[in-house]
Amino acid sequence: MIFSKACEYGIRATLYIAQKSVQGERTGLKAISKEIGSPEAFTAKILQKLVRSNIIESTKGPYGGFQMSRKAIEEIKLVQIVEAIDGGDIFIQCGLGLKECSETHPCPVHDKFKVVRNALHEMMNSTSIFELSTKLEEKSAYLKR
Amino acid sequence: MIFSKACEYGIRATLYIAQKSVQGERTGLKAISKEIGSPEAFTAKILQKLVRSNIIESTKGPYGGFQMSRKAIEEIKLVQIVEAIDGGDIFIQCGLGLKECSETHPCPVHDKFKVVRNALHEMMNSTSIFELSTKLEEKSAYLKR
DNA sequence: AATAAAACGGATAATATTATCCGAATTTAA
DNA sequence: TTAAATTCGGATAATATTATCCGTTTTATT
Repeated sequence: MIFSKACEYGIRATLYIAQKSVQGERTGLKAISKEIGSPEAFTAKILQKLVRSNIIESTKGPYGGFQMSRKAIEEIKLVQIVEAIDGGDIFIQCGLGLKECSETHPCPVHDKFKVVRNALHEMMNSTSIFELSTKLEEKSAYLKR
Repeated sequence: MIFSKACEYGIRATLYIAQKSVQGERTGLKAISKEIGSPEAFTAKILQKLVRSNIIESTKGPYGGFQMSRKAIEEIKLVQIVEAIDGGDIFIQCGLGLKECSETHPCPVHDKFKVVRNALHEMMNSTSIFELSTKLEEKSAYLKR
């Protein structure tokens, strides 16, 4: 897998929370993990990390749950979720795992791999949560199965 | 990491073996793991897998070791090493981990992710071992550090 | 003030990946 | 034919990732 399971769940959870927030609703752990098909307790850990990274917001107590501000929904990009959970290494790391792979000391796939890695970074850095949650709202995309 | 550590070692080992084979030499586990900077015993397991996948050949006994045929060096592509070690899932799988992500039931990043995933597949499917081992021979690329 | 619903945080467990160890089988050479 | 060098294969260990459990804290409602 390109991203860790934690990261996959994190992105799916964020998109669901965003969709609900756009609808003016707050949503809780139970609903989230049910809707995205993820284990509840594990998802809770990931949501905590997203809160600490200021990607989502949480409210404790009855009628509490998770939400996103309109600003966050519009401005936060996919890349930020990946960086918050998996770290940004994926977008920099050598394809063959070399520590010091660079222009001056490249691995054999450096040039070709860089193109793909940059394409991934560019794609994720230009895709907002809003853009993706809109697809959910239109039911032209899904978060489960 | 995009690929597992096993896969990274596997690609690096294959390229080193190819380089040596082009030079008309056979090389052994010790030299390989030293030259690519990988743990010996773990590398042995990976080499065995590559032998069973007909990517490299092995010879037992003194003066034994691993080698590649000229044909294999020219015809085998990077993608085959990845498939032998990590399986081909990376090139098919949904970016958000959905089991049934497809054109008719897409995840929100399906279209955009597919482009990048296909670029990776295309790149690896069109890059031969020969092309990469040549860079090693020219010392314009490295397998360690 | 008491109760209940929710997120939070720490500890632990289960599983997958990475790594090591060691004896067996094979082959070459003395 | 014995010894040594090598790959092979099975068992085990170490580490990272994924997952669960349970008590604590916060907050809204009664």
